[in-house]
Amino acid sequence: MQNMTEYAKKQVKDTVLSALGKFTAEPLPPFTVEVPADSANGDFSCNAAMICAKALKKPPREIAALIIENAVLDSSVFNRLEAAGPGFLNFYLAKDWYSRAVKCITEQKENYGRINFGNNKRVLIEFVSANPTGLMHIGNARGGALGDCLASVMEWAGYYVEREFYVNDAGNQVAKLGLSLSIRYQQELGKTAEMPEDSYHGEDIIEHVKNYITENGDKLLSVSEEERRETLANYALPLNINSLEEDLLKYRIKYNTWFKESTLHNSGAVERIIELLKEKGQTYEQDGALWLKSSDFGDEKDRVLVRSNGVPTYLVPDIAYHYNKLVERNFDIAIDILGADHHGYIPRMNAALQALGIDTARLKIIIMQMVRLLRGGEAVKLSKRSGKAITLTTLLDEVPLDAARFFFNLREANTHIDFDLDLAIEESNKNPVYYVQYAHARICSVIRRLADGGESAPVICTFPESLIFTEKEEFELIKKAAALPSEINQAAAELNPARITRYVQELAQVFNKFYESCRIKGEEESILQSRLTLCHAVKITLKNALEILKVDAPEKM
RNA sequence: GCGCCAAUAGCUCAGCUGGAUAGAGCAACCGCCUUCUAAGCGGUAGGUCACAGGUUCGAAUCCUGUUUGGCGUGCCA
Repeated sequence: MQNMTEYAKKQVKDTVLSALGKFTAEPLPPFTVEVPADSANGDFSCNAAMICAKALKKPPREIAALIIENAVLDSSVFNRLEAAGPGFLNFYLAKDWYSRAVKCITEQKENYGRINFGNNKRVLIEFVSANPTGLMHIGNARGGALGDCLASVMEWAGYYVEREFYVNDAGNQVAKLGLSLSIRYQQELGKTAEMPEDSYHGEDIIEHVKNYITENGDKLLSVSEEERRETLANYALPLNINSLEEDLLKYRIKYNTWFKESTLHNSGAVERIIELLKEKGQTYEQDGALWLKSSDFGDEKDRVLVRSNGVPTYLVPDIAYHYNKLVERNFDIAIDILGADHHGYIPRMNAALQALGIDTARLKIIIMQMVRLLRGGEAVKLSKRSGKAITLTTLLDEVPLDAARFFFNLREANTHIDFDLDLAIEESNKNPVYYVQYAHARICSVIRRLADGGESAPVICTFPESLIFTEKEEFELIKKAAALPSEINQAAAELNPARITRYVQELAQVFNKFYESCRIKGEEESILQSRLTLCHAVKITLKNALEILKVDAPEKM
């Protein structure tokens, strides 16, 4: 049995269904099985009696009594069943379940937590995708932590996952980059030129220009403006893309693919998608522009595909890109992680997919709320134009990597984050990540000192079938450790890696409580072995969960 | 104006898709190291779940309206 939590839940369901089946043939509404917050309310709890009240035309407590009367617990993992409160059915685990749960973890080792919920479906997760026209900011740091951890969660949940960075190396942004570089180039060489308001004012632009001049001199002064912009943009772009890649690697993010927008233009994919939409009758011309009938598919209005000047809008390569993901590369699911300022994009893209006859359920867009950067309590504007944004590299220089990754996955995507850099540096030692890592180091220390053979010997689970657990803290700890596969399942279903961050803290907490109240050293052999084996199981669980988050699990602290 | 997201302890957030006495972490206060890591544990205090209605056995959770905040609302991306 891979997942003792689900195993127990299934037994609850089966028990209830077969008990109910003895006195009704009615189809029953779906009911749920939960782990109550307070274990005084049982180890597993079922709301069937309350849910079925209406269908069976009986009060919940009466139904509960009937179920209990007819329930057969022999040969199940439970030894007790009670009705409580408004009609809950509370199931209590027999001790055997706990030993089996521990054994289940120690047998699966580094694979404990892997499930096949995803059925090997192919998932492409696109995240960060920062413009290669400048440096990454704090929002990208959040998107990176979120996307990368979500990808891990999906992998553990049994999906085939690829990580992808979409490189906007074409279009307006790049033109603006060329313009900014050209002006800085001329300024650097003593010419007077004004930077327009909407160009890139960051230091990195000046750096590029200086480097270019050092390497290639002033020969671009004598070429056309157009050629100067193009040459400089072609010089800076690959450098920027490289540094994006390096910075993200430092952040422990490795992509399968760096997908360049320019390939969609060069291959004719952009043209083809326009033709395809035309063929399907989803476009029309007006005011000299080509429009997509997106309002037919729930968008608030129609969108321009090709401007009256003949240049396609960003929407066309984006549609072509998603067509590439879902049709040409045939991923079952594409996940995009976007900042909240792009939320208006969702109905647009969904409309485009419908126009192409693609099931919109295959595109899942996660909207990530903004990170507000604070300094001394004051909000700092995130602006590439001013060049004053805190970059990802600055962040990583100041805040330990584990702390940063953990911090950004502490909260769900849909919450605003205030990020106070000064406070983050000062408080990185108080980051909950250390609480979790400390618990892991503590377990390792216990194991080192108590396992047979001294320092480096592995724990030997001598007789896993005869493990003895007697204390409340042991039971709580085992239940929590046994919940990892279910947590991963939930996290994947909700596309919510923050669930794992939360879980790992809870597990560390329950372990610390166990550690305080249950001694190991000096106990009689059967207890000592049982608790040591439990420690071993918790170590595996913590390490695996931290691996999903790509946070270190140190042996010593 | 319209649309999306939110509002829960002093602060930052959970609340398992409608369940049992609304929970954590910081911050504050009080205790616990002769014994496996005190980066830990126990305890105290802190709440009109923004407001008003509605739905039902039962609402922080679902519906409607109001207020407040963030973000959108380009032939920018």
